[in-house]
Amino acid sequence: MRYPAKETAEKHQRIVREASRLFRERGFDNVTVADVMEAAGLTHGAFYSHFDSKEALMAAAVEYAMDITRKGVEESFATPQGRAAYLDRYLSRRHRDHSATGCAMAALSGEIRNEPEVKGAFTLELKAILDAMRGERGDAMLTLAALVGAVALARAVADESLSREILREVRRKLDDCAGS
Amino acid sequence: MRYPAKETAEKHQRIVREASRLFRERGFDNVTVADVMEAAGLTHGAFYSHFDSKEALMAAAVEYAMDITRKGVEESFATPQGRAAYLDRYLSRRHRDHSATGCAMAALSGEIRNEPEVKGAFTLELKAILDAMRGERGDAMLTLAALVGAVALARAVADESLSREILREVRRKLDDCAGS
DNA sequence: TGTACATCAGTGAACGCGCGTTCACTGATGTAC
DNA sequence: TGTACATCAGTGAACGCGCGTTCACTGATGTAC
Repeated sequence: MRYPAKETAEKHQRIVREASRLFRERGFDNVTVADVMEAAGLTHGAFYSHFDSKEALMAAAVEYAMDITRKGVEESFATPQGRAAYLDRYLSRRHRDHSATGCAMAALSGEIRNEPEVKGAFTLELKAILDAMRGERGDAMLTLAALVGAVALARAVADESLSREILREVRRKLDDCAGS
Repeated sequence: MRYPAKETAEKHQRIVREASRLFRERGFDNVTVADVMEAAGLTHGAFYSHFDSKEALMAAAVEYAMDITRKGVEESFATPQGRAAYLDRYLSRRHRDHSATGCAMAALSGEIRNEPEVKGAFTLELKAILDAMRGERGDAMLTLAALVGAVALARAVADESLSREILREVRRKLDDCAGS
């Protein structure tokens, strides 16, 4: 049956939100269309009324999650203290242990291979995030690369104390280092 | 039929080598057991004479590839010039464009989630690589995180000039920065 | 050194399952008059 | 404002395909005597 346009738009948003959560948590390939639709409270058949393909959903989910990161960076990087607090949060155990609600770059950049739609969304959002970081461009790039790499390594490691050491040392070095 | 022990060992090595190549190129989930066996010149049924499961192969492939990285780091980081040349190579377009023969951390660290065998192999090898980097431990960790993050981002981006800029700027900042 | 036979890597078909996608159908919505 | 009907989001079954894994079988190897 037909549904009110407002409800449909809300459901669409819910699909994107749940997809971005699940993709960040488990990776693109370990989340099915049915998983996403169930999390959004719908059956899987309705998916193709909202998106052309799973890849289109991946692109929308990446855009959604990176937009959140961009907003956080814009707010935080206005002041040196804000920037420092952002780095603290990014390199925290909390962020490491909750990829579902964390940065999409740390969770998904390694899985974006040759899907043009997803790469396109990623590229646009990454540019916006680099701009939002202000300051010297090389500083922004080193900082971002170190953040993304550190969290990816900290998550991949099975040794808790080594994992914490990576987060702690990279955090410390980013103060000594990137012009803050 | 039965085969000479020497040949069997060679085939085993070939499976691991081809697996590590294919996994780095396409990611764990986009490579099938049959793909690996075909690349090794065998049929897929023989796989279980060599490994208990695909996950066991993933662990062996990670160990194999990271061992190569470790050897490269050991040789290169003996001198400051060697270290600089290693960073040049790691952050090169060539490395970005050939993940199949490149560093397993840049290619796969984002895909190692909750498979204990793979995490275990990754952890052991990462420790050895950090040791091989010598120097102050925080420097080694920042450098490694920045290398892995920069290559992951440069690969995920669809804009060639932005991709090159990331490699170039991170390379430059690592000189200003990590105690060299 | 020669013979008998147990071993086991490799083959190729098959199994069972899960996934992305499609489809016939439903029925309230929203539009045309 | 009221009526007739086209639209389309959602349902749930089904399709087709590919994957990891298993299995009966083969036959040269390597071991026991």
